[in-house]
Amino acid sequence: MKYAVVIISIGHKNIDHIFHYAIPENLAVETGMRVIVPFGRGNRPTEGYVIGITDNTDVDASTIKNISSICEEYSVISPRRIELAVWMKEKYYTTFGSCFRCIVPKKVNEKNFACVRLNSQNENINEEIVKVLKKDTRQKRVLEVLLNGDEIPVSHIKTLLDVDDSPINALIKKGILIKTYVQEYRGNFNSALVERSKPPVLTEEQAAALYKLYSVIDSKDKKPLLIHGVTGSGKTEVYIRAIEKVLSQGKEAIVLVPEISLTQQTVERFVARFGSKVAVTHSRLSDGERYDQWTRARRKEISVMIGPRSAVFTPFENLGIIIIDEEHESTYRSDIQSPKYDAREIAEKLSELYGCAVVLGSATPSLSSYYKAQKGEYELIELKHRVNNSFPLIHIVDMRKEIAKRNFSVFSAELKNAIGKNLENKRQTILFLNRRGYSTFVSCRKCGYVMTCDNCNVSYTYHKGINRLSCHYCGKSIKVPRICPKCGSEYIKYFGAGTEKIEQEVLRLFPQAKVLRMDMDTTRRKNSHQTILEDFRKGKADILIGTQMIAKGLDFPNVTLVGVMAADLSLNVGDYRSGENTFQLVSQVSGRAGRADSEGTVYIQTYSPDNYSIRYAAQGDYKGFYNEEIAFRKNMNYPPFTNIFLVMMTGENEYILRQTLSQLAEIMRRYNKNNMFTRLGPTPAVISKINNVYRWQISVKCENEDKIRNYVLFCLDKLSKQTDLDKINVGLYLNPSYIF
DNA sequence: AGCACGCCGACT
DNA sequence: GTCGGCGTGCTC
Repeated sequence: MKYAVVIISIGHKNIDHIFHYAIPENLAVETGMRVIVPFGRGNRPTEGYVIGITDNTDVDASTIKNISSICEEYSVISPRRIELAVWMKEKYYTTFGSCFRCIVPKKVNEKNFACVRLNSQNENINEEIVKVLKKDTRQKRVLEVLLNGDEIPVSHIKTLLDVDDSPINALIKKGILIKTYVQEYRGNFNSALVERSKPPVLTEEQAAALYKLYSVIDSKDKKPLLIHGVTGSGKTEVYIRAIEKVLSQGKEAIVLVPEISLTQQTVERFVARFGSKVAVTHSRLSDGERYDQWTRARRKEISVMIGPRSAVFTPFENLGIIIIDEEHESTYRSDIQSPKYDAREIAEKLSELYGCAVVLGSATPSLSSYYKAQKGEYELIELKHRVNNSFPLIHIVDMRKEIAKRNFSVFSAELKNAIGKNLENKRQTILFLNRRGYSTFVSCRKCGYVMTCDNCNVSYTYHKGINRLSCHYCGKSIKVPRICPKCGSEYIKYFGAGTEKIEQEVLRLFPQAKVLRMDMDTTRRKNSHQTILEDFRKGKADILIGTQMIAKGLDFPNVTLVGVMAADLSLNVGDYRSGENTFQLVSQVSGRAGRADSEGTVYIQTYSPDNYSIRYAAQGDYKGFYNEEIAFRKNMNYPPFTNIFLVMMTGENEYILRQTLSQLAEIMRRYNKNNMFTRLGPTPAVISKINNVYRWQISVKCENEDKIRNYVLFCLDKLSKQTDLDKINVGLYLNPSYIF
């Protein structure tokens, strides 16, 4: 008898282990296939993955059931990718099920999700409904949501009302609701019409880089290669040549980019050279579209895949190279969905499994990557010269002096003059401020009370456009109070500037200027990103004002002036990475000036002009920054010299939450032999409440990643045995890239 | 996660 | 007694 070793595709830790199923004679089951098996007492048809086939098993033969059917005629996951899933499960402390679902796209045809709606066939439905509504039960709450006749997914109802399925099933049994299955349709994928281009002549520096890159591709024991290339040094052309070589060997290539909508030009350059061999995926793709692209790769119909971090799982089995452009970008980490993987780490694992080359490229490499290059764990290539243009002229403006000169405006005199001149010269300007809204907090001048959202422990931001105070965390907005809610005084003042305020100030100072604003508030609708950027590129506006989303990779030939309105903002967030983030942000924004033949000028307004991140960014001196930052990290024992493991617990009952964390802290103290681990907390998170959910955390530091993971997981296991963790959500983050 | 089983309070 | 809500425990 042959048995299939099956992982059930439900991401839940209670059933996150192997199950044995018998293979019926008429089914050609192979390792790596997706199958439907009868699962649980009700023999509910459930999706699973065959990770192996065996002749014998310890499981009692009478309990073993037969595999019902196979989902596809072929294996959806190769043995090497099963190995990847196993590795991911350990590394990202998650379930097999979620790893498989990450590596293999959903089977679209069979993606039917359960919905419920009122059963219109039932003639006695009204009487039944009245009966249920009489009593204050969970069934009543469920029914209330469906009374208007909508068809709603069962999963939505469950999360919305925080109920399990028993009230829903009870209503179905009574004939009030009926269960329906809704199918998701796959969309069409687009074949981009991009004009083909010819390879340009390489500069000496590019040629040298390529020579080294070729040798990496050809070597057996590969190290990842970091290309540190200043903006405009021609990294993309080096990537393209490397891909050409890989393709000529009959192998395939994956190119990761931070966000397709913002790197349209880079993507087009690849398409221009590789034509129909390229597929492009992005985060807005539907499951159907994604499945189609994945299938094309599996069938070897394409050999280059360009996409965001999820594209690292493209099923090329002759993988030759993975290129990660702008490798410092935080979008390569998935911090919200499980598994919380890092595409760079997945790429390195794939290199181990497939022998492919890994290339990381950036003008401002992440500290950890450059540190690895310094230690010799990565190869390093430096591209120091711009292919076409010169480095922009960068001025640091000390805003403290402006205040001393009694200039309280958001613009320094220098920046204001420069904008005026640029307008006269019919050149374009970008103004960057990493904060949306009009005023960032509103407070009473008499008693000092700050208007704060009662669902979240954050201050309200004033939005002048809608004339309301809005909370950037839960989205709630309220009318602007005329008097202070605490002391009743009428002296309410608005502090701090956001993009909306900058826009208004620009229009006040330069009434003739045409202005576009790009932030979360102006890009709510689909395609509004592209529309704003296109309009600006076409010269429909003189000035573009925006948040972080305008900082990345954009290329506007007519922009000659960039103003960074408040470079300190990312500096004062109390995160060990704030220096790195500020350096990267200021460097990126500055890179927007003078991309074509014309000279660019950048003004960086700051209250900390002597800060090293800002100073080195202004000088375009990555190495200087690196040396100072790495010394700071070493001194403070921060990553990359140690690992910080964050345990974030959230829950509606703050008392229980704190109690649980204290217990965890006690367990951690008990098992911290030789004081190998440094623990911080429990402390409230920086945002200590969001949407009435309290947030507390413990962080643990230790040099050794495996030891810290085992220790934290061991302690959490102990905790779960002595306490009920049902009402508490536990999030685990290794070296988190944001403040939570 | 999702399902059945079985306990227990409310009500014919 | 028995109907149905809700907690518990198991899934090859």
